[in-house]
Amino acid sequence: MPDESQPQHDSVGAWAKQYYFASRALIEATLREHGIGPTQWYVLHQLVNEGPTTQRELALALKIERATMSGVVSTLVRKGLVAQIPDAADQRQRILSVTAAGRTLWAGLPDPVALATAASFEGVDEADLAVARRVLQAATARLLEHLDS
Amino acid sequence: MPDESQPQHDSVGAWAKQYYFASRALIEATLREHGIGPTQWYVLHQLVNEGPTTQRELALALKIERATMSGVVSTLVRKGLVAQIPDAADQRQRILSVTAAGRTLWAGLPDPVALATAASFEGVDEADLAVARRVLQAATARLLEHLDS
DNA sequence: TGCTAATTGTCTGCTACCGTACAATAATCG
DNA sequence: CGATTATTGTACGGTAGCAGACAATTAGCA
Repeated sequence: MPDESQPQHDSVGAWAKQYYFASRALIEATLREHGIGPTQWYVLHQLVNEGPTTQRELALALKIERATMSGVVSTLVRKGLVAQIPDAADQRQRILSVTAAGRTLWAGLPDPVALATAASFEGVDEADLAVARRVLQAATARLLEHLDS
Repeated sequence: MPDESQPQHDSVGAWAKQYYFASRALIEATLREHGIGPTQWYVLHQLVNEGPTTQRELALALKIERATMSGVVSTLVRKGLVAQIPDAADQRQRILSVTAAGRTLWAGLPDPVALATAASFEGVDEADLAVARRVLQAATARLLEHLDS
């Protein structure tokens, strides 16, 4: 989604969007030189830190659809970073784990989220951060409520 | 990009992302029943309110790449909502304008951005909104600065 | 046990975004 | 004027996301 139109350009919502795009750009730029995208990074992060899991669990943890996960996983498999093995107990499920190549890549990878957070908020007043967090949290809750009805 | 991993889950950045996704979902849901996407809506909005412009100007205004605009425009042309006419003066440029069908559709369209803003922030304390806006604006500036270097 | 859910992952089709490279066209400078 | 450079839109490949439909498989209930 592109930039806001004029009337909303100064709203918190518009700035949340601006901020999100900027942080996303930084994260993507950080990862691009390593040849992976943000979601691929999140998947590796999860697998490295939580151990092998099913695609279903991974999709739940990262809050993306099974169909999306399916695509991301096949990309990672194609790159040889992740192995996708059918579960012996339940033939429907595929268990994912990081390959040796995946671990090697991971070892040389920065944490793009930590970098972005540091660049964004280091040294900013804690009370202000708390207010911003509260406002965004409440707004998100109201939007989700609105989406249900 | 999916959800944050644990350590950052309570940060302003994480909530900005959550908020962005929720607002995007509401905007997309609002527009889906009319058969267009958010970016298509922004393009129509711009063309209706600013009159015919070149693709270049439109891409600048909406802060998206020429390549992206090219795709969005060809979708709108395919739907018969926008006309793409080569400029007589400069054969490189294509001038975009809303067709009659486009205006008819536009007349029946809600403003999804205004709806989302209202659902998000109506009745929220103005001082808090100002703080949140300031924090996000500053963070965005810091990120963009970081991206330049 | 056997038929009917429900679950899991995939496939197709769509939107949307970027980066790189390219052809066509215009502008500029020697 | 002619060669170089800049601009404009497009093509292609990659990433990421959703919705809906589907086959395979499992679970649950009559």
